[in-house]
Amino acid sequence: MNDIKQFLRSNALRPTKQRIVIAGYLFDGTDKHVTAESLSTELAKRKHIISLATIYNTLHDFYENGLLKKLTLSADRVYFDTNTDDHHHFYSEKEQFLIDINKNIKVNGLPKTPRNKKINKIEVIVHLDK
Amino acid sequence: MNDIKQFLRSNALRPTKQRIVIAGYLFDGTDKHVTAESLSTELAKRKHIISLATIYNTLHDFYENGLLKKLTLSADRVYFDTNTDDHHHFYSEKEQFLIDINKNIKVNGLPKTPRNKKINKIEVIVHLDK
DNA sequence: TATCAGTTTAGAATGATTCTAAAGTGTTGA
DNA sequence: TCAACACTTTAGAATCATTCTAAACTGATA
Repeated sequence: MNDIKQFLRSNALRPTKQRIVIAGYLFDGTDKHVTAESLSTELAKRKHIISLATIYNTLHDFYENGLLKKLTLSADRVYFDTNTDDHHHFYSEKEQFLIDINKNIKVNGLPKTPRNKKINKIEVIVHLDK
Repeated sequence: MNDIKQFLRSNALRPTKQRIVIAGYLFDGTDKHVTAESLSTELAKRKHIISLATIYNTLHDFYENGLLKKLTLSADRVYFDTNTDDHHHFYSEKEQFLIDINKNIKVNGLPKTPRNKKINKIEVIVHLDK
């Protein structure tokens, strides 16, 4: 609890009740993939009712501070990943199936980066099923 | 024109006025990346007013028939790619910058595919900028 | 050329996300 | 401890890409 407060403060985030609850859930040591909706549902199960607007705000605040990764898997919702290490994913849109690939994946044969651009990240999505 | 009709027929698509116009634009020999909106705009410039609903329908019909690839680049719109070969992309969300990587990219070090699943496709997105 | 299944379309509906602006709350300095 | 204020939260409205609906339209077939 106090460590969560410190954790938030050290990321320039004021430790409000809501952020403490959300951080407590997200950063409990196990990797998680959440959407705004799924996070809201999980917190509700734990009797923590937080408005969706705040959930969106908080996910973005955490993301902006590098505490979450944003995943671009399908066009109809945004996923956030508590595993911020460089890693990739298996994904099945149909089954909403999503698991980390933590192994060291190597992408070989990339052409030159376009002039005046810099690579921000390389995302490998292994789509399962059709 | 008649080749377009044949082309559509050979893909089990009835060659309607609208589909002929859209196919004529999309499959003119140059690779294109479009969204429903951008396609609508391009056609309008050419004095072809086609309802957005039809544009969505047609893009999906073409996609379902393997004439287009669907790209999952950002969460706020769907891109379709007329290059249906196995390839990847450089992408800058900020600049809406999108170019093909046709070189033979190799992804090494993938772990075992999850039990009972099959790999549909491997998508590599090289995100530029931050 | 009549018929009918497949298409197109305007407009409504949907659903995730963002915005607004008003009320609430950490934080700071005295 | 407390006043004061910037930062947050929130309900509800707004936005925007996309899908749906149901009525009008049009290729294809005989």
